[in-house]
Amino acid sequence: MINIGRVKIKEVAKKAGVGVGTVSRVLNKREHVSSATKERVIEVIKELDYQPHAIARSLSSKKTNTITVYLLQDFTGFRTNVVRGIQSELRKFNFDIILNCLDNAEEVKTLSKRIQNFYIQSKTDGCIIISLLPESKLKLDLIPKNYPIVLIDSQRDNLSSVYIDNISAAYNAVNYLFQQGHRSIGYIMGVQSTTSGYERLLGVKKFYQEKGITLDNRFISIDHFTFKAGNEAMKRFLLQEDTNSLTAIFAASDYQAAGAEKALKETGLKVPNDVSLIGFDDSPLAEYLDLTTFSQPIYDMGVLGAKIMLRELGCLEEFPKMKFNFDTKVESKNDKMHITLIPKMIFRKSVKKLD
Amino acid sequence: MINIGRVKIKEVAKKAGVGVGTVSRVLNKREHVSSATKERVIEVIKELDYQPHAIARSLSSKKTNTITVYLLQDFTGFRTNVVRGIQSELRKFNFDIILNCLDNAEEVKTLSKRIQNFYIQSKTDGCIIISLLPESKLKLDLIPKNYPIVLIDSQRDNLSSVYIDNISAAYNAVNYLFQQGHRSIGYIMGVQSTTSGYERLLGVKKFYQEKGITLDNRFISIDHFTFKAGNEAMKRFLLQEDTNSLTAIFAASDYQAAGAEKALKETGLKVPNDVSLIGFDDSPLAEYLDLTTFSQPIYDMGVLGAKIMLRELGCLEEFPKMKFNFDTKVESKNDKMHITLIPKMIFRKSVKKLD
DNA sequence: AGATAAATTGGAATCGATTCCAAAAAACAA
DNA sequence: TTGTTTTTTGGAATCGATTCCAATTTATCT
Repeated sequence: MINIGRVKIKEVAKKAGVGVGTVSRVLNKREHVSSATKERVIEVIKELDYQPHAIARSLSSKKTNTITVYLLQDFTGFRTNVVRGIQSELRKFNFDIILNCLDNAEEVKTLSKRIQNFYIQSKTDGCIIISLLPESKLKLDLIPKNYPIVLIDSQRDNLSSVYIDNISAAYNAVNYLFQQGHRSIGYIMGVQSTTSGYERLLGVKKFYQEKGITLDNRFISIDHFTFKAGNEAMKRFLLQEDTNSLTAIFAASDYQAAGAEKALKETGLKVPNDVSLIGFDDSPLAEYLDLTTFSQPIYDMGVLGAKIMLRELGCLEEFPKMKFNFDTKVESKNDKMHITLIPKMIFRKSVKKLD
Repeated sequence: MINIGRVKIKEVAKKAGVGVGTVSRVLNKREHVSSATKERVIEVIKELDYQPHAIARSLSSKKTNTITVYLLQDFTGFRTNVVRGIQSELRKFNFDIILNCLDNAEEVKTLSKRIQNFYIQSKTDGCIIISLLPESKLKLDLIPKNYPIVLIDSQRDNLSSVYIDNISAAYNAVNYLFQQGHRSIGYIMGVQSTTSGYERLLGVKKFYQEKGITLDNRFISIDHFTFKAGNEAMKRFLLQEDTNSLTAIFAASDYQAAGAEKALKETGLKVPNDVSLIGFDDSPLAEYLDLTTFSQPIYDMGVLGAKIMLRELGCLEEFPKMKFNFDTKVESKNDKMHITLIPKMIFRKSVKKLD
């Protein structure tokens, strides 16, 4: 075994002619070191390329400088970019990320226990949970209050969170279609067990309630966010008697929208001339289809989540003021932060204005 | 601060009426513990829900049970699924993953130094690098040989790797188009600085060389793997004089293929009736377009990479025999393993047989 | 039974940092 | 100068496991 690096603090102390305590104080930027000594120590550290042993450091300081990121639901582009955002922010403070993908429902059920175990084993200083389903309950009594938890893409009263306002977004989508003259609209929504699926439908309903119109249930489909689901939903819509009155479709994902578009095309109907279409997510598919859709500040959600975490860990004094391209709402309650972002509509060529 | 868990080994020893050494031996399944004592200790461990302090454990055992995963290039669905595969395998052996996304070229340049630092700081026991570009050099002299490195989706002689045989795949694509009667084929390839970009073009060239035919350079485009690049390339092809002889296109990504399809559609040409089309990746777009393409065993690449890592760490005695849906080639040289997987062609409806 | 070998056990030393305490040095006051 | 306060410093104790060594117990052999 080659011995590369792995200098110890004792050797630094010896070479600099000081005690280990002094080297440690320099390393951790503690006061009570004369500037002459400090300089000398820094010199030796550089000379020997000394880097403190992270494990030993954690053991005595009781800080791991590591955060667990739990990635629930599927691990697609969306959530992936959240992780990159978290990473870029935490890196500035020398924090590492332990990634934990929980792929299936069985694994997700163990989440509370997993968090507790990581706490007990002192593996990380806190955790960020991405896309916790609304029905998943966290047993917070298992986890001490000084182990911070931040939610991204989901919401709970007693935890800090960064959240997408799906309700407003869906509301805006319907509202826009109405403004463009559409009155008979089909809704291809996502499974209600997902936060976004549940809430996007809620936004649609809210609009109808406010307008005092009743929703036509035959033109609502609730299914997965996939291409196939969108395709089948549209085919079902097209079988209805008065289907030709239908002038627009709002889908809860771009994939669903693409599936619908294909079903329309096969019946000889064109977007937007015959039927208008709105998707959700601003995925590459949307660009390909020239689809009007909603973009979410995915990367920034990660950055924000990380900032909240750093604040709860005491690494950030004040929460920094930030500017966004997105409408933002910041609330503070019981020392917990709740940031809500409203997705931005991306206008392309899939919606036609009716006279 | 609530004191949840955090029982120490001393307390377990006391309650079981044994020494700490004995508890440790039970925990680590060491020999020389009578079965009666072992049972009693296990009893107490369960009773107190004792879990060893991971940091303390690492300090004395010099093992972190943690692996760094470096994720280079863009962090899309492809690489993301590799991570899931790694995770699922490492979890079986109680290993955690520290994720390190290196987003830009500047960060990638620091890779060797980063690995070395992680080694010096004893943060992880080894690392897996996903999608290292061919031109990126690793300074292996910075890193001791007992710190294992495994490459996924790239290849170096002196390191273990799991690799996609892009050359064969591209070769097979062209071969298939020839078999279907196509003689004038356009190639929309990826940037040569990427492994896959470079090698897919190599596979194409290999086929022509073997057949003794010269490639028509006017119908080769080398650009990014994006929708836009594919679209522009196709438009360029369509401007050529004898463009109507062109009966097929092979694109190095589904996105490029989609871009090409759109350009064709706008000129009134249809896939596959007027022009045949093959993509690469088997992304959701390919399903939407009914595109013949290549699927890669992404998740399994992660699993394999993790298995190699475990073997190099001494956690696996023999490399397990595995069965795949994919053609596989396994080589061993200087104690390093090289696994090569050949992407599988997914036949859909974008290629027409010519008479 | 007595001698010897083997299995089991307790506990001190160790890993490499941080942190606290007391001692030494420096700064300041009278 | 001497006494007091403040700053700087070295090094022991600590974090919570593993591991090694010596002591003890148990098993095996004449």
